[in-house]
Amino acid sequence: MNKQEAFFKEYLRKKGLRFTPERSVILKAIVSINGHFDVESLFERLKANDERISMATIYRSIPLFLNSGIIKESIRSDDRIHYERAFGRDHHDHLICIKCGAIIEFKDDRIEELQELVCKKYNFKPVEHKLGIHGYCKNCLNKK
Amino acid sequence: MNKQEAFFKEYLRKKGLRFTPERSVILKAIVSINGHFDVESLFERLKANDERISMATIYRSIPLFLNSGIIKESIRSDDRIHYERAFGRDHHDHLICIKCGAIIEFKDDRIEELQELVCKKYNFKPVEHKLGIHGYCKNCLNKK
DNA sequence: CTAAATGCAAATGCTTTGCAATTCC
DNA sequence: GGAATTGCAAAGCATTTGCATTTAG
Repeated sequence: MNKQEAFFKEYLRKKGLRFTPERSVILKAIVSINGHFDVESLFERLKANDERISMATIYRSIPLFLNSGIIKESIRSDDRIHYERAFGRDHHDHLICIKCGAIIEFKDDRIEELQELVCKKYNFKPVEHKLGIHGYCKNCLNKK
Repeated sequence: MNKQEAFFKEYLRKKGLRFTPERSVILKAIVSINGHFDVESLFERLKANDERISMATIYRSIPLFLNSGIIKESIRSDDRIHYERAFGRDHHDHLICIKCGAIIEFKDDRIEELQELVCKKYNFKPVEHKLGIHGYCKNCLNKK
């Protein structure tokens, strides 16, 4: 049993919820995804693996993965909510290409620090933040 | 005729589109809103002013206001797209209270500069960015 | 004139939910 | 056993669209 499974089981136990085969399969799929995903792509991935889990079950499992910290909301595109694995990964921000859709992850400690300062200034207690820079990626700039 | 109206008319003219009474009324409403809004609240505001403009017309006008630069997408909450006036306003980022929903606008030039540096590093050409910090505002911290 | 715009109602598409059957603990 | 979970289909809701009618330019 890997770390995230133990972690998720513990979360469920504390909440009095169950670790079902479906949740196990969904968790494995989530962990196997490196980039961003939405419910649809998760469903397709499961179907490709001959797993017959309904959309309803996936939708119902998402809050569990969110609240447990296994995943977090990512950038939104095409009007769908996208997620990304959070467990065992560092925080990062995104460069999003508005032409090809490419997503580049980055982290800048100085930006993080400055955000802390801004929060202090406003007596605001930050919980999380999202920074997305939209523009043209290297490849798309060259093609133009 | 005020600046934004002239500006919007010019945009429409260039696109071969029309400046209709409906668009005029919607534009006035948008300009009168200081904070953030969504289609629903825009509709309610118009109704309060005895303006009978259909939701469909509002929805169809949004891309025009977006593309002309009169408004821009703001933070998203409650599954609805929120907008804010962009014309004649400086760029800013947001602190969003996850308890009471309060929104505090801020701008930090150093953060902006660091973002430029990040983009340079990745040969990325930024067009716009969104930074939202979610947490607890001053008031909600005191109440806890 | 005539292409664009409007209002209405129907359609769309993502997400949620009621319910009966199943299953984990 | 009994509450939690599942799948299915139906419902919800924000947003979009087809169409007949009106209207800006």
